[in-house]
Amino acid sequence: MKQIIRRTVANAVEKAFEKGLLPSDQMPDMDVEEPRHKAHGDLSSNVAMVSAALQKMPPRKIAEILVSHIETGDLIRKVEIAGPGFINFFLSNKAWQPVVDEILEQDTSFGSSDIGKNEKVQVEFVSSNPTGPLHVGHGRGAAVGDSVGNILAFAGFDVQKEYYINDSGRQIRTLGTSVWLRLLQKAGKAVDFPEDCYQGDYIKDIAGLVLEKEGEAFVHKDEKEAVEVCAKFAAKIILQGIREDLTDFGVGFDQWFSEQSLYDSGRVQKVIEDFKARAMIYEEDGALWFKTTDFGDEKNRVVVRNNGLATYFASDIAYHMEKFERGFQRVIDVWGADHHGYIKRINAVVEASGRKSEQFQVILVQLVNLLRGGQPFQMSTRAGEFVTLKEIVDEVGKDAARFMFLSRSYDSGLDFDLELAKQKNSENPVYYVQYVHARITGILLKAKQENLIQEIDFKKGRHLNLLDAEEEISLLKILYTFRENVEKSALELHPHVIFNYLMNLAAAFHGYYNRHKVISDDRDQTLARLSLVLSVKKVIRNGLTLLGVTAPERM
RNA sequence: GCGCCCGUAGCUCAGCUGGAUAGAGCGUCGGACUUCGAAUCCGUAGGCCGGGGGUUCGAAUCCCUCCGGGCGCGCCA
Repeated sequence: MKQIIRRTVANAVEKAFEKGLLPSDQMPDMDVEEPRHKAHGDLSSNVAMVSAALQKMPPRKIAEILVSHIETGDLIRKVEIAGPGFINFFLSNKAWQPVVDEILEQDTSFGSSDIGKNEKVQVEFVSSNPTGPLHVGHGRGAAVGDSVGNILAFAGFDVQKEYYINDSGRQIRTLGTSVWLRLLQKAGKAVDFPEDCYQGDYIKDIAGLVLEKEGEAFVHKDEKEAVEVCAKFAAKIILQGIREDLTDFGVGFDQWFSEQSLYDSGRVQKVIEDFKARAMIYEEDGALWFKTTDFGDEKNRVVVRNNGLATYFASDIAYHMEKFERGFQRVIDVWGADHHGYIKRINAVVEASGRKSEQFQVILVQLVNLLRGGQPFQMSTRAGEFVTLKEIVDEVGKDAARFMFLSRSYDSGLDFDLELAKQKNSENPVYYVQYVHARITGILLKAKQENLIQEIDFKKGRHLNLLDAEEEISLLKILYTFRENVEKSALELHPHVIFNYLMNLAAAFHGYYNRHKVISDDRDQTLARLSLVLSVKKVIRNGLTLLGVTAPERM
């Protein structure tokens, strides 16, 4: 509909120019928007205002000329000039009713578009170290990354979701040491367990498994070798657990990428050599430094320490180069907010390798505050007592957890109340939206029992013109905006746009439901309304799917 | 001290590529089920959009500055 208005306006500009009423036939970027107030019509254009400078005329004057060249008719009922020069369009019901057919025909693909033009985009998220289970913060990152990927794909981007496994470096050795020491303790040896080792009980469990597998003799093994065995074993088990937790959370990846593989293939070494040759990497105080300051960083960063060990930055350089070489036109990393200091560093790498900085984007996800019944939940990472993602999913369910994580912009901190997430009423947004889906299913079931359902012929005889109640028109309008909301969500990389949309649609439906009976003695009206609610059901499902939340038939 | 995010109704937050009279949920208070699912709805009240300056026909939105809160600022990850 907005397209039709745009075309109408463009035609008016052209005609007025031909008649010599306007000095220019140019049309700057204009908005066609739904006004806040009903008195301002169904759709409104600011074309007169944005053209004022170009046409060298006051906005209202331009508006008058344009309006005199716009014909009212079947769709456009009335055109008015208001305020500083808005052109307000009042549309007939006929303008909105066809969306029902569109939805029923396109079904699961309604709302999708091709604005992504098949651009290859990679979304990398979670990428937690395999040294412990995922916790709440990872959950928010997982929900955000997964949904952003879904939304981009729906908007026509060629998306790949990737998990980067930090399976190399010091923390893996620490993991090995932690398991080894616990193992010795289990075998009855009195050894100290240092504070900088991983404290969680899961380490003890893994130590038990190693002991079981390797046998008692393992205790006498050379420490260095033993630690290595423990590290490998533990990382494998933990990673497996991470995969399971993510699967239970509805998150899947197209690729799991190992950091260690970058070393094994010599990739890291090669990248360092290349940048050295280009003087982007230089030696100082026995260490190797990347000149990130050339690209706006505050200081240069160490790539290889003076003890010969590479920093994480080294493999991150290789990794991000590798991503682009795999053909991605855009690379999106989802990080916790505490990593924001890292952005400039990676950006420097991207620019140094000849890519545009816009090709690399970071989604910074702010922290999660866990509450129970309004009271802050104390967590001590030091003691290894953190609330895991698994615990959350087990307690409140996957759908409630995901919906809660996506309910707010990731730019803001999030209060996650476990009690609230378990409540089954409108305080808990997930039920509010899912209830729409279940409720409509109930209606359709009843219609089926009354043998009405097979009469919903989606091509003819449904009398969509009977959808003329105020609540029906506003429902139709909201259904119409689904696609543009998906597009906005994709362009801004903000899943909560979809969340807001669904809440909106749900509210409109519940209001409608409480005021109008779908099934009545009026057969024609019943059929029209059945196809309307069926459309709502499909759009709710499509939206929830983007967020990774199921749309239940019954609750 | 520097950097990133945030500051909008009592609470939690939308709205931010500038548009007309400021939005929702919860909480207050008052109503609606012999009816397709009350996990719902309807009504009511609540605001110097943190303060100040600037840009403009027009600012919650953009710029500057100050205040307040969160998170970072290692040859750690």
